[in-house]
Amino acid sequence: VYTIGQLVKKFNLSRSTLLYYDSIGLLWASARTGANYRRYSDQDLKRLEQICVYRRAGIPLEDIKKILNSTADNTTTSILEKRFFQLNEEIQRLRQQQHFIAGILKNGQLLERKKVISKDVWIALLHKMGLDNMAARRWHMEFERSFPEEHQLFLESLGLSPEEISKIRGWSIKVSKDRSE
Amino acid sequence: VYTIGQLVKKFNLSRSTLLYYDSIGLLWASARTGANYRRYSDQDLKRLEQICVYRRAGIPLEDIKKILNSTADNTTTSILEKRFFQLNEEIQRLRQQQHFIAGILKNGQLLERKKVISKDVWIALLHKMGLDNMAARRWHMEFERSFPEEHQLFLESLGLSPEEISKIRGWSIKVSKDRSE
DNA sequence: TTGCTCCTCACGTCACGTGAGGTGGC
DNA sequence: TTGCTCCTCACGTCACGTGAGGTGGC
Repeated sequence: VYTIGQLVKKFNLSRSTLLYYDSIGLLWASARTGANYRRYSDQDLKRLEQICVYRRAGIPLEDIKKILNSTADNTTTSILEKRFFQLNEEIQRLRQQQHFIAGILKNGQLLERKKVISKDVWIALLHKMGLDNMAARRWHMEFERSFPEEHQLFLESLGLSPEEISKIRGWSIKVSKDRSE
Repeated sequence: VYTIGQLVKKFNLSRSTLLYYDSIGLLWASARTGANYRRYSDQDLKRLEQICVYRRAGIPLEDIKKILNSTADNTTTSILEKRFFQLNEEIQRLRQQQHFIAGILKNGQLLERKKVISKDVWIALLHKMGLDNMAARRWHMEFERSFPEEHQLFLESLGLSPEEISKIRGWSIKVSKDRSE
């Protein structure tokens, strides 16, 4: 049996998340102490585990409730399929947005004039966004995969030398090949 | 000069969207009639056009406001870059969710037992979600691209014949090749 | 007694959607 | 007069985050 604080640490959630789950009837402590403190049982913990699993798939809490409260297996299946399907639409939409932005950047602003943004500014920008090197690498990979030409122009606009550029594009392609195989 | 209703039709937005843009100071009618009706000028219309452009890229309204109110060009550029970057992270996240769901469906439920869901049920599900044939085709393409093996198993689970399956997988691959070239 | 954890409201977020209740224009 | 369009609040959405103000436990 656990306090709310212990559960929060175990699952790396915030306190208010658990309070919220309680308020919507998704997960509540099965008992309270004399001072009205929540006491979560092992069963409660298992339910929370389940909840986290489905959250990782981006299932809405209302649907998770349905899954956990139903015994029928095909409730789960159809909800997961629904989500899988939605994800495709979502990804499609985001890709279109990306494409659209690449279009604007290409024929209007960034890539026509040289050195609009310097390498230092760019790196600072990445750090301001809380990105580590791995994330930056992923970003280049993705840029290379989606818009190789723009990637080239972008790197030029940072004022990099041809050698540096081909180095970066080199591993961008290589790594993304590794991943798709 | 236009009424709010005319603008709504022209841009295929909802009335409440324009009211909301007014309330946050993003777009307001430059004049009112005697009866306090909004009168949008040609300038207002142009501003709305701009807004719609950036909305198509998924830029938050607060950032659009910054873009439209600033003269500096690199405000726009850096906001667009920021968004481009975010989109990558987002897409990454959604792909992981998809992968995760595919994992659950694969080794737990749908794909182990045969015919959990019938073809008719599946088609009905698609329609309930308001999908036309094009969207369904895109879905199969994406499924094929991301998880070809699961796609095969899924089609088997619908009870389709081997001929039908290879036909569907056939155009799934072909169309997605067309698009990536 | 001092921190620390816990409690319950209540309000904010983002981009609108959905009424309620009322008035002007053809 | 009848619809139609317009107006201004105000509350709901989704999954929490962030205090405010107060009490129990070691």
